[in-house]
Amino acid sequence: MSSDRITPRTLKGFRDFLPAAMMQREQIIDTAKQVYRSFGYAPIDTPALEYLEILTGKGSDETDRQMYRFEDAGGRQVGMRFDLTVPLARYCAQHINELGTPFKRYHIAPVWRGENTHRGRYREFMQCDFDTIGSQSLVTDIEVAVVIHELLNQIGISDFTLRINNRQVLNGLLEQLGLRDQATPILRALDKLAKTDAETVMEEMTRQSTATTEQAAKILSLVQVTGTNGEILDQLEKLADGHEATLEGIEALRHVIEGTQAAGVAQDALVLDVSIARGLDYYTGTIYETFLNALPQIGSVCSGGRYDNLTGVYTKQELPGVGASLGLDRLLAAMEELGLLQGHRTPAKLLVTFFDRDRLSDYLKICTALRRRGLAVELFPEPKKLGQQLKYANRQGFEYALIAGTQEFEGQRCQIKDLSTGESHNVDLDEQCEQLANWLQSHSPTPASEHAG
RNA sequence: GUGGCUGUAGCUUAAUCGGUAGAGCAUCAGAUUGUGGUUCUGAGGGUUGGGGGUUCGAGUCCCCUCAGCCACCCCA
Repeated sequence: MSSDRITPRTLKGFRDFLPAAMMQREQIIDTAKQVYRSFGYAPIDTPALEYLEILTGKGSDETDRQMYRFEDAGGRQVGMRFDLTVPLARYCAQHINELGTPFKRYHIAPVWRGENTHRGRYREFMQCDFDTIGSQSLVTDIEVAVVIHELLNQIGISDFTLRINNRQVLNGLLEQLGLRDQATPILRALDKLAKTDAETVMEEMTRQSTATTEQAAKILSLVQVTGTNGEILDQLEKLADGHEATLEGIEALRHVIEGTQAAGVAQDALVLDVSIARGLDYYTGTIYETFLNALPQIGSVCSGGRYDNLTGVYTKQELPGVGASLGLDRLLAAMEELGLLQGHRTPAKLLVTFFDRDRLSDYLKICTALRRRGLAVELFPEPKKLGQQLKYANRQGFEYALIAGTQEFEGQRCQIKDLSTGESHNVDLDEQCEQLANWLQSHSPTPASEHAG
């Protein structure tokens, strides 16, 4: 009999979340929502499953290969979304007449990619996208950088670098060298510059594309321009040699950098990096990548860019846009490694102990009154020994425990024990628990205890 | 998907040339029944990720498989 039992397990790259982990996830999601909303982005959602033809051929061959696909019970060829941008494109092509432009939306949802797993890389993971559709104004490019900056700050991360670049600059420089049609292999090689040395990159460039050694060297010299953002722009301008598209890209970068500074982003938090080339093929303007300074090797935790024509494959109407995506799971993996996570297991602030077995109705009444005043409270379900109840309260991460027995009820008060300090406070118990609620609300949450989930 | 490394109770881990698994933490229960996170005692929990093979005998050797990590690739 027992040998017939099924081993409980999850698929490679798919995970369960315990309450302590889920609390962290929800906290970041809530923060993202609040930041996106503060800029006027509105929520949307789309189905997890789409017709296969909607999804294929929109990213790269690689994303097609990684997509989960199957035939549904009705014989339809379907695929699971591998990002939120392609569904957004379909969504806009379908609804833009009802929406109008500029259309600002955020979308927080899981996506699926059947690729090999890694630290911070899963087959089911959550993306927190925000985009502005239908505007070519650089104001929207500026806003994306400001949102990313604000988002990470609100999450509680200050030690990060937001790197930006512009595809027009890269493409323009390649065009000057007559290598425009070699952009993909060259940019792919270039992208490895952060991981390896210039020689290796040059070698790959000449091997994977038609570029000569001289051309490869030129590209690297262009990309390795150093200095402050302003100095880099000035130097690039000279190197552009009057090439129109390149100069346009440089001007765009200048605007974005100046704009973000005007918006209050510290100068050193935004770095112009001509070597970042990544991002999906559909990016055409500004591109963004965000690295945690303490853990750059985990990759970008928030990336995005501008695209000229989101909906081209679905409709004649051209819709430009710009946006970025926070990689929630990668960020959490990084935060866990960096010890930035706290270990609360309960969303409730107060545990009402079931102390006197004859006073259940009083405890229930107190809980209801407090909840009606907006406090999250939990009643311990059994009249166990107080020590055990307090142990539970401590383990779950409650901030306070309410203790009330005959002595307290006779004096029309209760005992509130601060679980982080061990101190007890006597608080009056009126009919509607008004004083108690006020007491709890006026005592700011104690800093999270050290024990991490 | 390709190549490499790893896999012992919930977690961290011990086991000498192959001789049938030990511990710490955690959990649960107690220590003359109103106070936890720092004591003491006890208990549960492992067919050593799973399957097969070699052997008198395998956690230890071989093969397959699953999962994790690293590199490539790609990306959040």
